[in-house]
Amino acid sequence: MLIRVNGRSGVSVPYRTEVATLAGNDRRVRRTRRLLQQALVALITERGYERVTVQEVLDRADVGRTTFYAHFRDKDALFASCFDDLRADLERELAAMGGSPPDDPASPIGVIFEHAHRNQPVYRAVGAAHLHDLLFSALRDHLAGHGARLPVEIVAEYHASALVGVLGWWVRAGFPHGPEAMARMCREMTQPGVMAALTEIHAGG
Amino acid sequence: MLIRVNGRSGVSVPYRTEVATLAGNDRRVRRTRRLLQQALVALITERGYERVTVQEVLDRADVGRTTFYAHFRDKDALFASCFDDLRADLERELAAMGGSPPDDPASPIGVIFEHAHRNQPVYRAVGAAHLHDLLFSALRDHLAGHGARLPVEIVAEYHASALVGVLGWWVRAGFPHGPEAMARMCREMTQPGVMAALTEIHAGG
DNA sequence: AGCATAACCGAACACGATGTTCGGAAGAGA
DNA sequence: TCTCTTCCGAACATCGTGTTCGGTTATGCT
Repeated sequence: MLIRVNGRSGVSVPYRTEVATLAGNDRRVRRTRRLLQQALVALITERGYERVTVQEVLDRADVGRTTFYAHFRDKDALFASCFDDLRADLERELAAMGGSPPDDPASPIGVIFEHAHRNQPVYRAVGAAHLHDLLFSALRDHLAGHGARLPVEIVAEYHASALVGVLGWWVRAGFPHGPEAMARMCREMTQPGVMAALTEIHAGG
Repeated sequence: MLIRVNGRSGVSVPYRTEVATLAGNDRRVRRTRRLLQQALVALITERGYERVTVQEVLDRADVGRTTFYAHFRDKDALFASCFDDLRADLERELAAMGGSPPDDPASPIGVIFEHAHRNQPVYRAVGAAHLHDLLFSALRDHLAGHGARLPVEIVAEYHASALVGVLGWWVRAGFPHGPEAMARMCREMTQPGVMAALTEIHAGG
């Protein structure tokens, strides 16, 4: 299994990505990191994360073994670094979206699908598990303000998992619908459930 | 990333559990299998699947190395055999439940939570990923009969992932609510979403 | 109870992957 | 140009895996 860097199965560590402080302004450093990340992503989409060996990443990236371990503690750390960029991107876009109207708790969905569509290869590799935490906390914070009839954690868990699942299906199926259509359909399923979980004072919308 | 023997990340094999035909009526065979399964489940809950080594399972179960490989191809196979029993159980109970009324497509939920509650240690170990396929196909078949406004696959994926996610949360949180309460809350969230996804001809209920 | 046999055992092995160490080469920035 | 950081390959120790072997025990059957 994956491994679960920050996932749902046990060991959950904040987990800094790089091992030492190699000057990030040196062109060689940037080059090495980029090559390694690209190689890992490519190999994951071919064989799946578990089947990829460090040596294969090295060969594909044409980077020395010693160099790899100078940059990353192990394969997990490299993988996390790939995801870090993605995560930062998505968080920025979600934040930039600003507060959505309180009677539309489902509006971040569109941003998420757009982002996934724009970063297809990485999403393909990333697997669904990592997205969960991000969506979960986003949703929970989003719902926290509203008086809730059901525990907020459960509602957030329900729809975060649902979105991650559909997102994974979408990626695996090769993006059969456009991101707008996917977002619309998910909104149609999310909204009634969320509304039902909140108190009726907002339900009139 | 979790692991995923039959999960969402890539390698998905039907995957027969035992390697050779060791007579299942021999007491020694049953004993060995049981000891190995129990040891694995216990160790997974302690360290997580990835961190468990075959040698540790051997020591815990007090079973010889050679014997292990006479029974199971590798650690994954042993794990799958644990899950097989669970899966068979759940499938039997779901089937015994019979067809639920067509305007209540969410009724298997109670059975699932009861089952999880009754098999706490195994569910703790199993991780959410394996349940997904089972729930997905159950839901898809369940919905197939109804005229649907949204693609059935997407609706099934959405709510299957949601249920698996909440189930995992419930297990990780140590079963803070009873299975009936959990089932009721999930039903309240599932029903409106499913209803919204179906054509209005059944919506009146 | 006695026998044939199937299941068990430990020790040893080959293999593959991991992560580290070393001295030296080469590229970067100033 | 000069210095310092980064990169390199080769070799190494370590660990986990899955297999082979000859010998020991337990089981099912008569």
